Amino acid sequence: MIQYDKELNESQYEAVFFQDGPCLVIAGAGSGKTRALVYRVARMVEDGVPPNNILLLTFTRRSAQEMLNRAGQLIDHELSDVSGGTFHATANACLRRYSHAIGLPPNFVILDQADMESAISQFKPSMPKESKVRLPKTRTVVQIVSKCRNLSLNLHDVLKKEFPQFFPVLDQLETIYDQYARYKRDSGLLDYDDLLVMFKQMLEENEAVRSELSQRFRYIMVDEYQDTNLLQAAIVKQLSSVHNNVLVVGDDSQSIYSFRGATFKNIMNFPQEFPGAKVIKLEQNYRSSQPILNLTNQIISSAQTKYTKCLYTTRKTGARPALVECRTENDQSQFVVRRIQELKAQGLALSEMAVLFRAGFHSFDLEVTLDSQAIPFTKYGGFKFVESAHIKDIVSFLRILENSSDALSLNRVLLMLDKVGPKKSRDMINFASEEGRTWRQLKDFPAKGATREGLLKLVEALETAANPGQSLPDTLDSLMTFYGPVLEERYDDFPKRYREIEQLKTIMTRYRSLEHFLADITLDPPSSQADLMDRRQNRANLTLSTIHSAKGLEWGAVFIIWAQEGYFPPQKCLDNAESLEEERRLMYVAATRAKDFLFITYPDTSGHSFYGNFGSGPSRFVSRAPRDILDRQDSRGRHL
DNA sequence: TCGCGGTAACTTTTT
DNA sequence: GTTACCGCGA
Repeated sequence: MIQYDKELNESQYEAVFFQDGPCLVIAGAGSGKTRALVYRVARMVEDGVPPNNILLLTFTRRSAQEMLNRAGQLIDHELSDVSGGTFHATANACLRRYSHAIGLPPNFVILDQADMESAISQFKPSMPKESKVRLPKTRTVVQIVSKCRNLSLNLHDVLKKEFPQFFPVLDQLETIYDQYARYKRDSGLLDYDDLLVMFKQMLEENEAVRSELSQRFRYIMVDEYQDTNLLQAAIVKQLSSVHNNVLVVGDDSQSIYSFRGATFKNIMNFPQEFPGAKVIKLEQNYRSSQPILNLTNQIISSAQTKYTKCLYTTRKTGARPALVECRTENDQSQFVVRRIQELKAQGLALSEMAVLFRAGFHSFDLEVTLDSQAIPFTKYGGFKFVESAHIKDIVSFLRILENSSDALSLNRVLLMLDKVGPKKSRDMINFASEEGRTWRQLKDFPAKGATREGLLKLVEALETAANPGQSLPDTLDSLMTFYGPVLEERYDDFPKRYREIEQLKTIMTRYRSLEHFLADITLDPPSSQADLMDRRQNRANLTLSTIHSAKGLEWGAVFIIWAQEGYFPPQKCLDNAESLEEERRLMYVAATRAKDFLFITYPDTSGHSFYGNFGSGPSRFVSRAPRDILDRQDSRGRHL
């Protein structure tokens, strides 16, 4: 039996035993919110709630899985029936299940950001060169389109709010927007935003589906509620419409995803949206020592948040956090490595240490230094394995097999052929999408010479790969008969890429259906290189992570590097009060990951960089902290 | 219409 | 150090 009263504090206990109706748990950093959720799931199952009536919405699938594992251990049996995962993954599952009810092809393909970019770039007209106005970069167009969807606004309003410089090309953007929407519809494609938009629409417009799902998910819990957007809040509302049993957990001080439409207003408005909601605050911090809390309280004190929390701890003593001035970037890397070695010598495991940074590329120099000292690390965030060209190529083949109308993937594949560019590819796709045809009929496409030869080889490889009754790795092997030569011709470093494709093959062995594999690779891609290999191996590693990917985690010792004006906060956020606030919260999230040791470092390099001038000196979020809260050192350990 | 070689511009963060 | 875009020759 679980001894709830001994293992939880009073507020946690209250949340765990909250029964029916809406409830908002405001949980400060390190206050054991995960613990509360885990115990609540366990408690409900013990009380006889069928596990498949529980829905646990989290930020990553990994955190859902971890929570369910822990809950399962508490009650000593597996909780595989609890539905848990991200909003996007849940939307995906439900949309496929009810696709017939809303006229959606059941084998739709999900586009990631890069796919969205290549789709949209097809519709970007080339502007006359003497034209003064220029279209935004493809990447920016994608951002704008995505903002429209996530905020439920039209182009005009989004431009007005965030991109006024592009007003002159509003008309062109409208055209791109419409063409993109039609393209997706015709090709059976859904991007990340469509998953949420269509899920919401389905719930709002289809009474039968709504009540069926709402009855199935009788108890809904949402983690990290401060990082949900309006669509997600509407989905929660619809899903709970029958029973109103919804418990959300969040911390408005840790809201760091507004760039993708998240708003802490969701957490602020929860009591209005769900009248009668109970509000519980978790304020005791179990993670950090008092000296670290002193600094984090200082960082967040000047922020404008509404749910004031007062974090306290019983761990009164500990090392004072340090702000370390380094001469150069490499000096910074050397400092971090020295300290890591010292801490390790004192008995702190590498797995209990992390280096955090604002953007993926900030750790490049450090990675080299760590390699030279043979310190094993695992990096999270930044560039992903599945974003590399050769993996995207492979995925494109597979998507065609799954959904033959996927014009985006077909295009990518056709461009591999010799003498085939955008124009010919378009002709071929048009040919193949005529009534009664698919890519199989490309055999009859009027082409000659090398083009025809290549086309035949491609169709043949696809046909072999499409043979039913093969395992997924077999399918991949068939495709490699065509793609292998392409790879070798295109890339000098093809042996390395071959090896990565082999890794992909290993991942594929875990899947029985192509549909699941494709959904997972886009909705839950491996978050680190080491994620692909043996997980036990990197359990002992040092962690390198973007702050965004470090959400919810904790370590004994934390280093925050590049805490320099211009980098953190980044130059381009400086003129916008709202995004500056978000940067501050980001620093807060980073600093509150630390249990015992916290080092904040910055190189004292000034001004010179390829792109624009930077201010220099330490980040404004920490530079004003008094010395008794934040120690000042140089990279040699001398106090300043 | 494709493919090559030059040059300009550019880098948050993630589902 | 890299990628995206332009103009040219084939």
